Amino acid sequence: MPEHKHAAYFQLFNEIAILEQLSRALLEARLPNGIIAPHFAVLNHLIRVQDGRTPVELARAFQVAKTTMTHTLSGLEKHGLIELRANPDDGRSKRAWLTDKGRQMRQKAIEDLMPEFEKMADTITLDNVESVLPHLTKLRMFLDRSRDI
Amino acid sequence: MPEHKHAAYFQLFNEIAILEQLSRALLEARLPNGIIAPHFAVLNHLIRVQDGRTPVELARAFQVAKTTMTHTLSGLEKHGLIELRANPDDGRSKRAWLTDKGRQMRQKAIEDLMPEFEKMADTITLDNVESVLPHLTKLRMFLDRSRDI
DNA sequence: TCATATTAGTACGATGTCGAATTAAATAGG
DNA sequence: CCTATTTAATTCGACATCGTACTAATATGA
Repeated sequence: MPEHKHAAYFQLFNEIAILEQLSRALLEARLPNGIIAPHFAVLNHLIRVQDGRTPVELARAFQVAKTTMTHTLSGLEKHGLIELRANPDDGRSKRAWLTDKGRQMRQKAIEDLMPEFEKMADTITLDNVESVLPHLTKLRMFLDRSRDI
Repeated sequence: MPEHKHAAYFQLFNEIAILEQLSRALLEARLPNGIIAPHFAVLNHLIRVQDGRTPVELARAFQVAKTTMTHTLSGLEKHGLIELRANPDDGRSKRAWLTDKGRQMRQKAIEDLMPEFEKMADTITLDNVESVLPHLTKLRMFLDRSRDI
């Protein structure tokens, strides 16, 4: 692969890094005080995949250190958005359960974000998103796999 | 926009957040000890755009707080990868200049990453990257603009 | 020209993330 | 079984990022 072809891959990761920062800022401006993007991401995951996940499962899903997930979950618990209960299947482990307050907070945040998505749709249509997503997902899965090895 | 259509935008930002983490880890594993992704990103920017940028320009380019850029630049300077000199056009300001060591370190890091891009090309081809990039760039520019307002 | 507002950079304190080390529970192998 | 290894979660220390407050220099505009 010649030099100039690497440039495209480079640029891709550069855009991803900046997009991550911008979208995090956009999101956090619409979340209650003290709630940050990782909190919201965990709430979403617990809705999408089902709650009752363990901290290690969540850390893997988001590719963060498990110490980081401990910290994130304790923040969610302190705000009453989740409950951590012992895992009956494994005495070392815990499971995270959404509270009503957690579900409501997430729902409200999503509603507050809808106008942003509407505005965005002029720049990147739903068709665009749907054409881009599979490539990013494949790349994410590839990087995920190659990390484990 | 109905509920299920938001899901695609949601998923897009979710993938971006995870990709950012994975690619940062991939990169930092190939950088010298003490050099982190933001250092590398600044070196790249100084090559691509031209060195002689001011800290504020760099902070805007990466959408980070200017205090963060101060910290990043002082790290780069401490490692001898850039030099900060007074800006003759503005007594409040400085300009960042690449050193030979900085250019060499960046070049080596890029060469060390090439095999990774080669492997990646099976998952996401150059054509894929080139089809995805314009959408991400437009989205980044949109978010960038709407932040300023 | 001079007072006011804005801008560039930094110091500081708070907090998020990470890696290494630790403890307790589960698993594997003899 | 029983010991050695692995795994889940946490504590701790290091450091990156951020917002606020500050200083110095520049720009504005009456």
